[in-house]
Amino acid sequence: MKIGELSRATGTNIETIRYYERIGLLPAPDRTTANYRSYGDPHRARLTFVRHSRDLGFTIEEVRSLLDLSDDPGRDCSEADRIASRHLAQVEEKIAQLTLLRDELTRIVGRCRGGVAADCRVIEALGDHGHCESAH
Amino acid sequence: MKIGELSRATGTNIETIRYYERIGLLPAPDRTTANYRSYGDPHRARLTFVRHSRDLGFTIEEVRSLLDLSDDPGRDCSEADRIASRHLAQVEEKIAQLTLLRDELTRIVGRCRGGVAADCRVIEALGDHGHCESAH
DNA sequence: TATGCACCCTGTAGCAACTACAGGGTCAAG
DNA sequence: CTTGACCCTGTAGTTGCTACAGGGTGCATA
Repeated sequence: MKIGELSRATGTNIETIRYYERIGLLPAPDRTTANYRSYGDPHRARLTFVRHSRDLGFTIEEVRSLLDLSDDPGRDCSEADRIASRHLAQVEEKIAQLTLLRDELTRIVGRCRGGVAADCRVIEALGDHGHCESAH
Repeated sequence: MKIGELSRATGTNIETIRYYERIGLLPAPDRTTANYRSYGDPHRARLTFVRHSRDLGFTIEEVRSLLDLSDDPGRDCSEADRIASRHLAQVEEKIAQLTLLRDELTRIVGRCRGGVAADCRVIEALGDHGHCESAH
């Protein structure tokens, strides 16, 4: 299949597919006589793997490691588990941070009673860290 | 005060302070005879405002708008409230997304029983979107 | 046969928000 | 007089794409 079809099949931007090839995440496919990229099912499977991993928030480098693992069926699976567990911990950390942030923002937004900027509690709160309840 | 002192006083990287000046977020300060930047209290207050806003996740452009508002005490405060409320909504959206992600990752990580990559449930799950419980 | 249109190619530049040099100048202490 | 901490400018790198510019290909239609 041509790049446009692969793009539609995987929900990946054409430019992104070429980008993945350039950085070595996807192998360079065969070309037609017109120099068009020609993909097969293994390419589609690999790209699906990449898209899925990226959707789950893995970095490109993590995806690279996971692909290496899946290319080498004899290798120990614990590395994949380690990568995924570490990523899970990062996501949980990020949720915790954002939750603190949300609470702080809720407090700040709730204080606005309208009026002019000189009396604005939102602007005051932003200028003065002392109002905050948690460190950030 | 010199840039290093301002850096320590606000917890901002020196390069970042110069960057903020370059993009017009902070005004260019006076210079000493040695061409060193020389800051006063208003600079420190402004940078504190910027740092605090950035810590709360506002974009540079949002910070710019908020600074404009605080520079013009007669203006209507509702714009600040609007910016903060919209940002709060984005943070809540992000938390919701990450929570779905966390659940999906938890399911994937939990399936690993060790062994070799060929049998790895983590790698299998990444390659096959069909295992997922929610769209992402 | 011409021509339009959708599709493909390469290569480079842009985005956010910094961060990290390279290659130099300044200044006070020992 | 030299060492070390600090400061300066300007440019390039980071992550993960996305958006052109400027061209070629292939098929259907007038």
